[in-house]
Amino acid sequence: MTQPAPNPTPTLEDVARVAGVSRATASRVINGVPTVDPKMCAKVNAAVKKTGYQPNSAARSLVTRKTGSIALVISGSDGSAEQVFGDPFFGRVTGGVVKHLRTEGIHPTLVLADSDTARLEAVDYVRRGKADGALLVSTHADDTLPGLFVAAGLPAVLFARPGLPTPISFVDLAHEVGAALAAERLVARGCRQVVTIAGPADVPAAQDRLTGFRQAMARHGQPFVTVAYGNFTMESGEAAMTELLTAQPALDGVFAANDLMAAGALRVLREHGRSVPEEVAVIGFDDSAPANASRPRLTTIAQPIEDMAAEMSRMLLHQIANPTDPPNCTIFDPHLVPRESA
Amino acid sequence: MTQPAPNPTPTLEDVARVAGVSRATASRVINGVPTVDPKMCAKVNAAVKKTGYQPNSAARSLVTRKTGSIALVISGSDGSAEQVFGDPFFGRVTGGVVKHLRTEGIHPTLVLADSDTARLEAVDYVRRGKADGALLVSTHADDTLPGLFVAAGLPAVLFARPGLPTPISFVDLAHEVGAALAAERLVARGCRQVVTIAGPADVPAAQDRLTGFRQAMARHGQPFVTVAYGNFTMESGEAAMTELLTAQPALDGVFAANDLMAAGALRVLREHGRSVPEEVAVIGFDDSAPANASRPRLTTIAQPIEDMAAEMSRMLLHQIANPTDPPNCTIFDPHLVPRESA
DNA sequence: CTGAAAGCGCTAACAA
DNA sequence: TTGTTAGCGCTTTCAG
Repeated sequence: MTQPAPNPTPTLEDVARVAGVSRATASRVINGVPTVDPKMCAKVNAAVKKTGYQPNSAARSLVTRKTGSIALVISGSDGSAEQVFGDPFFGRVTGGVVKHLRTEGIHPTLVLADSDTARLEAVDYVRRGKADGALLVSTHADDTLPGLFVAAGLPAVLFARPGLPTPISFVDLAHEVGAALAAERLVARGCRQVVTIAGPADVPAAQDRLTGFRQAMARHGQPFVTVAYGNFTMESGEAAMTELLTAQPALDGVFAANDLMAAGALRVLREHGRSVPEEVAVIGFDDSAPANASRPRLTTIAQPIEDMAAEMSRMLLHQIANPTDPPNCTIFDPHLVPRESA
Repeated sequence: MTQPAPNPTPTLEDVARVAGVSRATASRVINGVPTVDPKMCAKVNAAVKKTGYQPNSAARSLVTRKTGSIALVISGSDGSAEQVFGDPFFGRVTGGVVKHLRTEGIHPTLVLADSDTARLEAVDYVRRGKADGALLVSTHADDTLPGLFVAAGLPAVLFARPGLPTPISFVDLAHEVGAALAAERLVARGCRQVVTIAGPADVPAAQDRLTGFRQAMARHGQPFVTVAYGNFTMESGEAAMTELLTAQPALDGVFAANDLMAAGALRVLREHGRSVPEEVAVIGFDDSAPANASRPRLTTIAQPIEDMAAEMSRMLLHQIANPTDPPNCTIFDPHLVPRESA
């Protein structure tokens, strides 16, 4: 009498047979349904252990219509794919998401949406049921992706307020508050000739920082702040600083919209023989790695990116569980990290 | 006569009905089976467009036993979760993987395995059929994860040779070759008092770089190279450089096992009034962001991480398609990136 | 509290 | 070439 070879990947059927119960009961035990006789429970658990059973998630998803996975979509302009993963910002967002989601036993799938077709595919990805919802991180303001998800009625949460008005949940930072923190620090140090290096005009966050900074300086009696624009790179920070030094040679305080530009400013200041922070105080934004690597180390405004990412994940999970709830948002406060430059 | 409301998410059944064909034919068209009458083809495609049909991937996976997704597993020591995503190395690996996989229409799922239970869960993740295979990136040498995957008979490919001997496919860098490149550059510049800052002794790559460097220097008549150990951080690079300056004050060439330590060395050298590259030549390894941000900018050894990541992905896809093929490996050559420091 | 049976949406023999 | 049919492995009414 030859027995059939044991199935290489046991099914619920196998577990049920080994445990001597029905498939339904086995399923109940495995899914933790409370109304099951402890004895059957034990039998099933033993059978699970013995067989090394792992529920087939495709079969499960097919009936529950849930996958237990979510997409982390990085939406950028064409060809931005390359550098995205080199950016520590995305690293921190990713880290925060991964860290929070794992407590729920779920792992994010990385979807790059750096072209219009890729954006459509990202939507289809969750439409096909490969994920229950999406976490959206945009690199540019006029991103159409949030709109696509809303239109498709798919659960999604944004990191940062949508550039285009869209009824969608999001988390964001109170950028103006951060900028005000910087302004107050500069004023408190006694700076009377303050300038700022702003980010690109089409990035909402950059705008908020500039506006917030100007307003705060105005409150402290310095309504006219010279501004130079950069694009968040160190080189652009160097260029902007050079420009500012020409426009306002007596400057004694600089607020840059991010650390990289602040680092560039530091370098130019040194080349011009201006000591930091003695002659010129410098404040950055983001509290990224360069802030700590520069000399003097940068005083900067930190955003709780990991917390924001965790909250974003939480909101998405909530929305998946309660699809009819209206969108909502959470705004986080930044804080000042005092170091040597101001 | 009331028609039933149109299904919010159309199924293959709906498409078939709209097209006036059988479900099987619809399926064939959608999966590109060649032996289908072009007329039916057209009808089905029209129906797909009209209904906005998207194949349900759970249903599909259930029968094909393939998910069309792969796991990118980051295996580290307990609690290394945090900083992993801040490390540009992982960013580049991730970028390379994502970029290659997307050409196949597949997106990697990020799985963090920073504890023994997390490692087991990572294995279960693909055992449950949530992914067809795994890309493994380890942060430490004695990682048990590769062994777990091999034992489970699951497709997996490693980035970097396994620390523990394991019959598994992997890609790696010819670290010795890179170190030799650095040695030759230093020798060619006329350095006669060369020292090196090595990485941790338990990291195979660090060992290979040290060994390769020593051997190459020996070939060029400098068999005794003073070595100080660091742990790949800038601080440890500073400490090591300080130490070396004491041990061998007349040194005129430094090879550091990574850029961060080289940047630290640069800083200490400047503090000691040694000009780089005039008095001391410095070479780093990795060609990471700090290499370009330091002043002078670092001459360094670059690894084709993205290419390696792409190849790793390719190998995994191959292994998934041909499960019985034996493991194999591909070793990539680094190249020297000449900048200002040497 | 447990089991029998239906069916999630799809692909793949097999027949026609 | 096309249609019919039988599951893939699981959850979930519905009876008992």
